[in-house]
Amino acid sequence: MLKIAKLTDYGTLVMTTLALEPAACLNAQELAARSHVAAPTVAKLLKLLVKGGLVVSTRGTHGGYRLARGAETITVADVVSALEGPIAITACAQHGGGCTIEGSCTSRSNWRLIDEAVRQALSAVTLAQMAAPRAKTTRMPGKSVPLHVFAARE
Amino acid sequence: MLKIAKLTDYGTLVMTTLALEPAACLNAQELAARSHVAAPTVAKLLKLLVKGGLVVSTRGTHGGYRLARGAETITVADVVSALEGPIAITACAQHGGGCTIEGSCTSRSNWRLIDEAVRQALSAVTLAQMAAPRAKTTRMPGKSVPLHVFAARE
DNA sequence: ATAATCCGCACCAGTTCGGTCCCCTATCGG
DNA sequence: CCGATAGGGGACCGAACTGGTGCGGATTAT
Ligand code: FES
Ligand code: FES
Repeated sequence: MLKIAKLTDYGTLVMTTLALEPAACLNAQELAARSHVAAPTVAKLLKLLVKGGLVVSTRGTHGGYRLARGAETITVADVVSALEGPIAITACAQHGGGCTIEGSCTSRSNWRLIDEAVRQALSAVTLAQMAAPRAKTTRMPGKSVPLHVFAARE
Repeated sequence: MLKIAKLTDYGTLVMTTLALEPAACLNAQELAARSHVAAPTVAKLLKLLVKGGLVVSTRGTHGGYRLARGAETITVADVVSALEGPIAITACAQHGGGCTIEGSCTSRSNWRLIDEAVRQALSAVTLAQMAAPRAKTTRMPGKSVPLHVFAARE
């Protein structure tokens, strides 16, 4: 289903929760309560996010988590990468993926372009935008071609 | 990993193989040979593609498969939809997805926008473009913002 | 010292994915 | 009319991954 893991969805939720309180040091339980995600899951997510360098942790009593950078400089692509590894929509875009027919695959290079487009789509949205309560749910009428890499075709 | 199933990758490969011979009626074994995909897998894929209305089948001796429409009118989004169901990058973007915190989720509407962007990215590439042997591997220098839905922010 | 809190890893159940197999139906050639 | 060819619809299985839980250890404020 072209799915992003549900964990990642929760992850962004936690991140936006964190983004609403940039200064405070929130512990895992507090974050779980605010984001309405199960506490153990939040803990697991935060560990991964720390490892990914998106949040910084403070240990000990009154410890907790803060965003490593400003919410405007963190994109959902960052969050996804931290939680699910490098963004690669095709399993065998990277070499060594275990695909037995790499040599004869004619469309691998084209897939990589789509890959790039998706990556850009995810990179275009920052945490600050995700945290904004009301999104523009009405789609813009003007058509535009997101896949500019193919714009030069004829 | 934001992954597309490997089956889908194979599917596009088969479709492009089919697109190279628009008139002929190729059977499953022939397609397997040309695309270098395991024969049973190809058969399974073709069944799904037929059900999705992307290819038409001819039964009986000398039967086989043809594209249902011109290669220029079939997008990879069509292929993905046929093989993996509706494109939804977030598991709980659709209601009833089993997410326990739908009510309090603040970012669901924003995810849907990203969803839309990804869908457009996939819709922008046709089979004909995938079949083209040489893709423009050099990224275009000009920057552009694929996620136009967020363009109106301030 | 004690309590609070994060850290790392191991572990489990459920689901999904890739792949294979079998039998039925439809069509063509003789 | 009959048999060979080829697709159609499933069931089926092993492997891998996912979401989720648990526990012992390290770190810090009081
Ligand atoms: S490289 Fe694996 S299918 Fe194209
Ligand atoms: S709706 Fe499930 S996490 Fe947002």
